[in-house]
Amino acid sequence: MQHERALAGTRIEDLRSQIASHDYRYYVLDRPTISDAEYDGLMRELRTLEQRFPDLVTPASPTQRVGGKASALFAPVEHPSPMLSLDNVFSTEELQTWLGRLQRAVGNHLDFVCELKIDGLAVSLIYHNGVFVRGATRGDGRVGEDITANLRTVRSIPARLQGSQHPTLLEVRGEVYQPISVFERLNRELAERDERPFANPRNAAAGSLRQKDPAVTAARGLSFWCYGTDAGAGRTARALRHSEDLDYLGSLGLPVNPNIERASTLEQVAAYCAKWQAHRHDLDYQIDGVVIKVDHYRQREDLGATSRAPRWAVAFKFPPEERTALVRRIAVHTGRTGRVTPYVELEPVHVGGVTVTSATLHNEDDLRRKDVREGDTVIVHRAGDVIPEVVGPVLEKRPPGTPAWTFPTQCPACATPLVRKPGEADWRCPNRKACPSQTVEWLCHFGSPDALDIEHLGYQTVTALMERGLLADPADLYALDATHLVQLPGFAEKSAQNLLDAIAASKQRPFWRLLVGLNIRRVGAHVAQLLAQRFASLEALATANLEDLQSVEGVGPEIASAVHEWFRDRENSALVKKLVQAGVRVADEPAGGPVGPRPLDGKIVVITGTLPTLSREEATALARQAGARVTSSVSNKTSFVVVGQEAGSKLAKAQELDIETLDEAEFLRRLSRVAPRTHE
DNA sequence: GATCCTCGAGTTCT
DNA sequence: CTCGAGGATC
Repeated sequence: MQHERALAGTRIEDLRSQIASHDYRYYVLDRPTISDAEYDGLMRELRTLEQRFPDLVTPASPTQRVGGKASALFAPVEHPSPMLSLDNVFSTEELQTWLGRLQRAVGNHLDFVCELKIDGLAVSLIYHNGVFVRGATRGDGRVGEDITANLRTVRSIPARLQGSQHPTLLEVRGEVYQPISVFERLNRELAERDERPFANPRNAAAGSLRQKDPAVTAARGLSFWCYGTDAGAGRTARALRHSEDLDYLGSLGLPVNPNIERASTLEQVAAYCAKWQAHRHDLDYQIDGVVIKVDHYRQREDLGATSRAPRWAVAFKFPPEERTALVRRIAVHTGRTGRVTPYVELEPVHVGGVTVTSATLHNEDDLRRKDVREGDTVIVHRAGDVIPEVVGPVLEKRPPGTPAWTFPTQCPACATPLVRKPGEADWRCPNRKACPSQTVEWLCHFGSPDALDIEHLGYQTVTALMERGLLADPADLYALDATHLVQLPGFAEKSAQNLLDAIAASKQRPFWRLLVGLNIRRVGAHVAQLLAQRFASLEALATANLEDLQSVEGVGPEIASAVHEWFRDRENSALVKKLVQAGVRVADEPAGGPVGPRPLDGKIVVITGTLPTLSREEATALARQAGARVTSSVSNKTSFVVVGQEAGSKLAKAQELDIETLDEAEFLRRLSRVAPRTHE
């Protein structure tokens, strides 16, 4: 026990000094070197140790204070009652534990108010007879800084309260933040002037509030949500419940967030948390969690507070979207076109709800720019909340003597020396015919939904077939039979038949899909459709000369010569023959039948986010049928953008360019609207 | 020759 | 989603 206590003492000292240095980086330098979650982790460990050994707690421990420290620039202001911080929970289980403890402590039924935890800066506003007279930062919770002049420039903070009856003194608490749309616009402007952009809206808001010149603050487009009259026992005299006070504050013209909800069961609280975790990006401000508060003031008083946090409220923190991870290894992979892509293998890390183990680095230049090395600790996030991306290394954590990573000179799959043409960004494996990696990837691509869409033909099956010598090019697929397939691990009659059916079905796909499957450089879905429209058959395309090819709009010299060369190759010609013999469709049926109404003729449409009933593909097909061109990026030429749930940068772009946006219902209405009606 | 739009290709995890 | 690069356009 004595030994354990000594160990704990050392660790506690260590944690305190780490936390102090991170505080400095975060609050003073505005340049944190660890993620918020890791910081929380350090604090938790410290708190746990201090709970086990209470005699090691000192007043100077970071667990004993509430927030950052006041700076000398602005006059100190003592808060009427301390602005406490909140205890955190990080999962539904912890939330349940917290609720259970409260339930037992109170003994009665509990009502809650659930609010969004805005990622901004907590401030206190004083209204004297309805007039805004003073505003302060939270500071260390007891004493903050007087930033009245700067807060006066925030438009959503009323200078005067509405109505005629006001208490002599009203303290309003809330969060100042910078809307994401404003943040993005300002950062673009900074970038244009080659100035250092803000790391995130929170830092931008913090920096803006600490300006000496209020005119600068005014230009930063800050906004405000109010979340209560007081975080302590204080309250307006007239209300029994927090929710009443929120309504009251709203009636005074103060901005109360519209997404606040009341709840009375764990299920309701958990559902609120889950809902906003999923929809956090639908908002124009950053939130990092949900705050759950006991509604009745009477019950709050019974529960009381510790020195740093009230017992009647808790913050449910979302899993962070940015974490650090250790780079185990940097390696490269050869894709179906021979492009060699570097990627990092990471110690598994949870980011935004999933475990990430690897991330791409795109190419040599990207890797150099970021200067990621094996053994580095890197910051990882999920771009657009989906694709893991390495932001960059944490240089402080790089072990001394770590060498820079050098790009391999040989293909990892076939050992052929790699080449990088001057002026190009990619290293390539030139072993087009015999590189096993290129072949596997090609065969997978052939069966992918972008090409011939062969269900049940995945990476594993392809590899297994290749190992057994049953598959060397796509045409071999059409020679497979059940006796071959049942040799494969995990293949019984049923699954063999499924795959055979899928392969058979792929013979009848539109001609352009076959073109995509052939793996001709620079020929994807779009170009393949252009070519198929013009040349209608594989035969016609194969015999076309460079001029014929270039005469197609959208096909220039590069694409033309890529196609031309592909068909001049002897092995490729042999493959074409094999495919024809196998009975794969190599020409489109002549266009027949009446053309339907084309209400979207000439429109350029972008579809983004998840639509309520249509899949992206269905919506695309419908728009095309109606005569529209469907593209993937928003520009000045875009006619309108169809917006679903979780729409990201494209929606922002549309708003910026002032391009019309529609929801699915409106989109469908326009589809059915027959342009000029000719007869009944 | 520069600029804007698009497209192709590779990508992660469940 | 991100990057690089081809094609159209002025």
